[in-house]
Amino acid sequence: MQTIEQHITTKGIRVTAMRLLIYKFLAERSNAVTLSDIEKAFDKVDRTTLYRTIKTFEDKGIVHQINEGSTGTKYALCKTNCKCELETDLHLHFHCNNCEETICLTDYKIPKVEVPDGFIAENANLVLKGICNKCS
Amino acid sequence: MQTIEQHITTKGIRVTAMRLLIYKFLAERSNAVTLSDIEKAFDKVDRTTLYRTIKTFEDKGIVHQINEGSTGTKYALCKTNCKCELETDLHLHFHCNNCEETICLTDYKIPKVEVPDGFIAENANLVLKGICNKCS
DNA sequence: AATATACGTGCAACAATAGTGCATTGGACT
DNA sequence: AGTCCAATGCACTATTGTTGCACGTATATT
Ligand SMILES: [Mn+2]
Ligand SMILES: [Mn+2]
Ligand SMILES: [Zn+2]
Ligand SMILES: [Zn+2]
Repeated sequence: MQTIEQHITTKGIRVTAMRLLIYKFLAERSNAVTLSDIEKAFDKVDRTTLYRTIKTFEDKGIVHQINEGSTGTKYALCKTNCKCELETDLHLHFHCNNCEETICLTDYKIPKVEVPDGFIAENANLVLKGICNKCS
Repeated sequence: MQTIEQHITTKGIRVTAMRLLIYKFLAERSNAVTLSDIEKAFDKVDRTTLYRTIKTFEDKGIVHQINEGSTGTKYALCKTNCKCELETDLHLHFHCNNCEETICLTDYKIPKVEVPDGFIAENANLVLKGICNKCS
């Protein structure tokens, strides 16, 4: 088990106070969050820094993004060892129409699907919508 | 085979010049489009009207929306007889990372997936990303 | 240790998208 | 023709995404 600092370092970026804060914020919750969610949590943080931090995290494979129709992209921490690869890492996301939370179902992988000739799929996003366990 | 006017009417909304125009625009292309795409196509149309027309279309099951990560929701016409239902109508969408087009793969249905106990899935969105047939 | 360099952060500004309120238009119906 | 309600257009606001630049701080070089 590696520390957060080690995890960030092995992904090839520097550890900063800001990055640790945002990382820990993401690690504390099991739901995907928007930039606004993070912004509201720390009122000292500048939106731009947040935006760029998340972008760096995404580029380096520390977080993955989820688009479920509401305005504003959501983000969640990747599991350790996640490479965001189609066959192995990509999992379902569930969006509750009642509480509006978006949950990573990391143990539920996206099934392999066929695509027409000539199409090459490299990535996939499967979002289910309905009622979550807490709201049902 | 019913006319566009009949189709709109049976969905429970009135036929107007604006709605016919937008419907035909969507019917002409096989790709999903953003509101901006439609706006650019007719320079006379007001954005608000467009926004509300698409929203009406969506509420009445005339179009479905696709979110693939780029800013701006995309929309595409539903097939006749589509009820946007999970088991029967929901199909894959393919987003090409090269040409940025988003294509309805209406013949490729979303496979049935398991969800954890307590979750109830009513709807699903599966977007594949990669290289389309024209770009490969 | 001192200096040079690269990187991260904050501020300001801008751009694109989403949404609301209200006055006006226009079609359906009597 | 007159009533009624839905559809449209205009003006404005809100939210999210994005860039440029200046400054400070960490890292590398000497
Ligand atoms: Mn996830
Ligand atoms: Mn479609
Ligand atoms: Zn819920
Ligand atoms: Zn393409």
